[in-house]
Amino acid sequence: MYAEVLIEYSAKSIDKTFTYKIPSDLQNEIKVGMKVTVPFNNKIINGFVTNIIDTYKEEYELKTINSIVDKYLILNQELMEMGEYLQSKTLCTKIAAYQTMLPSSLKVKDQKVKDYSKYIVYITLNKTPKEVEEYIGKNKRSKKQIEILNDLLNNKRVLKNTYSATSSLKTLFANKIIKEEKEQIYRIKVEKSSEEKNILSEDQVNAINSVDLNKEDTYLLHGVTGSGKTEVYMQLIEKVIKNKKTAIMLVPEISLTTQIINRFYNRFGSDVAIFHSALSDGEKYDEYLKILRGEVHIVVGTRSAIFTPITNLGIIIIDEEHSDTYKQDSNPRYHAIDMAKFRSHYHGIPLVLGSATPSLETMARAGKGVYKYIEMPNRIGTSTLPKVHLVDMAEEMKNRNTIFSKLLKDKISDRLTKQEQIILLLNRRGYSTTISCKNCGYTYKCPYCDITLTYHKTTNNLRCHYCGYTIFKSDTCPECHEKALTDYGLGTEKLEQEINKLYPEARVVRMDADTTGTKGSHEDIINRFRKHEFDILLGTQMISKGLDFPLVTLVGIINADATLNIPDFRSGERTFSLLSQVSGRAGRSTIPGEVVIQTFNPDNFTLKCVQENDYTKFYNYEMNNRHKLDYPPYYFITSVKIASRDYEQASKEITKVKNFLLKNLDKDSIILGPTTASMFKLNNIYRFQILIKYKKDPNLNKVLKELDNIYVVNRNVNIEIDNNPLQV
DNA sequence: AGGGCTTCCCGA
DNA sequence: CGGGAAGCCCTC
Repeated sequence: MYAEVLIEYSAKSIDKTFTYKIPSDLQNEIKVGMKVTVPFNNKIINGFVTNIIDTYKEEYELKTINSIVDKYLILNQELMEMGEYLQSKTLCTKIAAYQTMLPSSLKVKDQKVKDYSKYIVYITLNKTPKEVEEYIGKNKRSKKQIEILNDLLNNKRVLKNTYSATSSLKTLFANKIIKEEKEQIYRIKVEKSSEEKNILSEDQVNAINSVDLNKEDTYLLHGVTGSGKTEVYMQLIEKVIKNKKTAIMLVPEISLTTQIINRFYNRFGSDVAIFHSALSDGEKYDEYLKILRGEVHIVVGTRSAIFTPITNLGIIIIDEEHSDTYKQDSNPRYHAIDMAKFRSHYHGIPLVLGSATPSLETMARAGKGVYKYIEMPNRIGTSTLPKVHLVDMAEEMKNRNTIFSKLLKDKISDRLTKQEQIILLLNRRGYSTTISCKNCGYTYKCPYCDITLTYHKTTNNLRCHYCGYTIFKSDTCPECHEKALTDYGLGTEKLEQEINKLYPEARVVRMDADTTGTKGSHEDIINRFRKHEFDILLGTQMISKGLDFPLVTLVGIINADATLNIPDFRSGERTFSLLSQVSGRAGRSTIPGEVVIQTFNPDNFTLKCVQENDYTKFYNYEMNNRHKLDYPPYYFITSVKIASRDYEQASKEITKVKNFLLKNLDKDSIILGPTTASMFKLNNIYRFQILIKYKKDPNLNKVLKELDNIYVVNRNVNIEIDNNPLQV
């Protein structure tokens, strides 16, 4: 027996299988989809079995598989096929595709196979009670030994750590009177609690009934914030489980959606496995085993949970489908919705995409009938959508209101006296945007990334938010040595300081990448805010997702222009979605909420749409823009980037790429560039970019593969191809 | 990927 | 002629 094995070097030049002999003692153990270790080029490294064959014409002496990495971790037939699909979609190496699909912690380090299983250890008697009595009778046994043995005679088995520190235990083991019994346990254990089900709204009933569970179809569930989408998901899943099938539900970021997880735990208890990157290695392993062993019917997780080996799938649900987190921003650049479609097709089951602000692509498909459209236009119960004020900051500046407009200031004071809570969004962390010299114009920039550094006052340093480069701020300008360094722009740190000045009595908490570094700190802040330990929560966009605080009646957007002015064709869409989300945080219960949006562009159409809470209006307007400029959803986009430490070489190669594409692509496809990529210099690597816009180009994938292959052997130049990139 | 082997260029 | 850097090729 022979196995075809992919070597775990994700290099294009060895992206093919190597054949190994299967040793006789592993003949029955080794399966397709398993990780093994093999000798390769005088080293033992990890490999992945893609095929098992009976005969092989041995042209030369084959080597033999060394060992199995973990006999439980196997990609099944469906997932193996999905891996091929993933590879063809993203042009990554085969091994990268399969590595992506197996949980990351289980990648083997240092060639050592680690057992992630957690056990409880018991001790039990190794002899008959009679023999034990005899043992006690002989010689003079220590008091402790007798105590342990009596305990065991009465209770059969006892937790080992009750006595673990005693030498008597050792003696009993040595004399083979007692033995160990291990029992595997899971780190995450939850109990069902009787969560009461509310009476469903008409919208909810309609939504649930609209989904045909026995057909492959993609649905868009378009429901305003507070319309009760989660309940719809749960009831759909209940129906699926009644049919003895299983479900995957994806959420954008688990740490931001603890409320949803808890609702699932309450309703379904131990029938749920969760899967996301914030789990520890051991937790991940346990959850994976639960799924693999068929002990759960539901998987709730982030992007990578779409690859979990749950069998007998009955439905896939993707909540907040417009979220950028569903697209992986490193290789392989896959989109979870694509992968979900593969599984939906494989099983012939529905895929439900839920959102209050669907991506334009999704909405356009729903509009054309490619997706089935389900609408939930009403909030549940009596809660109403908040009133939104747009404030012109240019006017406010005249009255020297630079950070807070009068309106926002007044409303904050008002809520503070009423003991209600406030959320403030500022989409930029740090203290100030940048520091410049008033005298000579010098600006701090990252030497590796060509990006202005952000000032952090608490640590008195400047940081690059891309590569992490950090430098201390000096008192004088490093260029002209004048004492003329001034900060420009506003970050969360400075905002916090300003609030403390203005409202010294308010209890303020800041949530951004700098205050949520450690595990659990995120939940901690949220929980304490919910318990009203704070009056004001301020933070970056991480405060926007799925949070439900009944006491929040005011949301302030400090600078709506920050996201609006990012040079990307999707910045309008992102702004609309972010601001709608955050606005949705206000007035979730009986007290109506209010939102104050501060901007220098009060006439901006996108902001007006947010104010009127009119998705359709925004959609029509933005679709018109996209149409005029040949952007998605009217055109597909693929980006091709060339990256190199050598500026000259990179710019030379990108021209070659352009010529190659011009020669080989369909005449109707638009090729833009080359230009410098948006992060032109990152970590000392220069990047140039070409954009391909196309409606239909059947040759595209083939051409891109050829192009990709050209750079297989070139070590100085890297090519990065991204289908449907999120950032352009 | 990474290491060994070949080739090629140039000079205290 | 020698040495070092750059390119080439192989790994079951």
